[in-house]
Amino acid sequence: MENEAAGRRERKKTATRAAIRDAAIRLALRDGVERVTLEQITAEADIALRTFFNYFSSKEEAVVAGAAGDFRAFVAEFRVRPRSESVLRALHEAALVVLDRASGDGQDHITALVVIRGERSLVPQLLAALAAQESALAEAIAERVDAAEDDGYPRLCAAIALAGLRVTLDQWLETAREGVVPSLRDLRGGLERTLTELSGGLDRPSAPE
Amino acid sequence: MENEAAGRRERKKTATRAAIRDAAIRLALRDGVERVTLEQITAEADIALRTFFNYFSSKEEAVVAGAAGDFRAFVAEFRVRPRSESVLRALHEAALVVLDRASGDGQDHITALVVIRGERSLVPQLLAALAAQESALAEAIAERVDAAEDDGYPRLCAAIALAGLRVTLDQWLETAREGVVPSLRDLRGGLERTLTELSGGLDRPSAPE
DNA sequence: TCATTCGATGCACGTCGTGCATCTATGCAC
DNA sequence: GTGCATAGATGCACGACGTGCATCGAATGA
Repeated sequence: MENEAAGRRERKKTATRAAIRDAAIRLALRDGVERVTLEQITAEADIALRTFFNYFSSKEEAVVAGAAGDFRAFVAEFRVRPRSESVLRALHEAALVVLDRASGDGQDHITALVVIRGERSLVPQLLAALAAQESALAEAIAERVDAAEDDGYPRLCAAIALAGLRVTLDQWLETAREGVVPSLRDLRGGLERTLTELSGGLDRPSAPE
Repeated sequence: MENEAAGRRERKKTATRAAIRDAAIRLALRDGVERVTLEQITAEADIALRTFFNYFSSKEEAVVAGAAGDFRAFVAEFRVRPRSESVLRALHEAALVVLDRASGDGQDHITALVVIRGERSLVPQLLAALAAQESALAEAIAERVDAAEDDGYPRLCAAIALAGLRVTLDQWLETAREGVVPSLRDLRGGLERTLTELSGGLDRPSAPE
C-alpha cells in the first residue's frame, strides 16, 4: 500500500520488513513476547541479527508494527472523508473503512491484536504508536474544522477519539476467546455506541449512595 | 502519604525509593534520560546497582514514578468526592485537589513533568502509567454511577477523562519555557475548558472547503 | 561496463535486567 | 538483652539488548 512500482531494492525492503513483523508475531503468539529472543526472530525471518535493527529498534516495535500501520491508515482515511460529514461522523466512517480493509486481509491483523492485548510488555509500545498518530490526527481535524491557532479542540478531539477507539477495540477483543475471532458486527456496534456517547456529552449524574 | 507511622524498615524503603526517583530526575534533567546510566543514578542515590531493581524495573520507570503517583492520587481523590457531584464535576474537582497538593510540594512535580515531556523515550512509560490507572478509575466510575455490568460507560469515561487531562496538561506544559513554571491559573482554565467540551458533546461540523 | 550508492552483515562494546547466593539489619518473641 | 526468623541490600554471573563502525555485495544509473 505504500509501495507500488518501486525498484527491486524497495520491494525487497518492504518484503523483509513484513517477514520480520510476521515472524515476530508468530513466535510471540507461540511462546510469549518476553520469551522470544531477537535471535529466534531473525533466524525465522532469515536475516542477520544486525539487520533487524535496520527495520525496528526493538522486538516490541516489530510486533506492534502492524497495528501502528492500521492507525496510520485510519488517520489517512479520515483526511479524505467528505466535508459533508461532521468530525465524529468522519472518524466513524474512517474507522469502518480501515476495519473492512483489515478484515479483508485475513485474520492476521486480529491475531496480532490478540497477542498485543495479552502481553503487558506491549502496552507501552502500543500506546506510543497510538500517541504518535495523535498529532497527525489533530492536525487533520484542525484543517477540517478550520480551527484557530489557539483552539484546543483539535488535539483534545484527536486524543479522545483515539482513546475511544482503543477502549472500544479493547472491549471487543475481551470477548474473544481461544483464537475465536468475535463478530465484526459487534465491533461495529461498539463503535456506534462509543461515538454516540461522545457526541451526546460524556457527563452523567452520580447515583445516590 | 502512603506511609505514616511504620517501622524503620518501611521508612527506610520509602526514603530509598524517593532518593532513587529524585536522583534519576535530577540527572535526567541535567544530561538527558538516554545519556544517564543506572550506574550514575545508583551512585547518586548511594545504593548498589543491584538494589535499584528492587525498586524499579527500569530507568524510565523511576523518572516517571512521581507522575504515576499523582495519577494514583487523582483516582483516589475522585473516589471520595461527594455523590452530589456529577461524574465530570467530580473528576474536575479531584484534579484540582491533586494539583493544589502537588504545587504545594514545590516545583518538583512540575520539573519532573518537564523532563518527561522533553524526552521521547519516556512517553511510552508515562502512557503506561496513565493506562494503569484507567481500570481503577473505570471501576470507581462504575460504582459512582451504579453502572450495569455490560455498560461501556465507565471504561470509556475513564479513558477519555485521562486523555483529556493528559492533553490539557501537555498543552499547558508547552507554554513553559526554560524552567519557567507557567501560571497554575492557566492550567485551571484549561481544565475548565476541557471538561466543558467533554460534557457539551465533542462533535463539530466540518468547515466548508 | 564502471562507478556509486545503499542496504546487509560481522564485530566489538557498553548497558540492561534477572536469577541466585550471601550477608546484614530489622522485627519479634522470650 | 539475647537469639531467631525474615526481608531487604549487595555481589556475581550471565544472557539479551542496542549501537557505532567497518566491510562486503547487490542494485542503480550514467
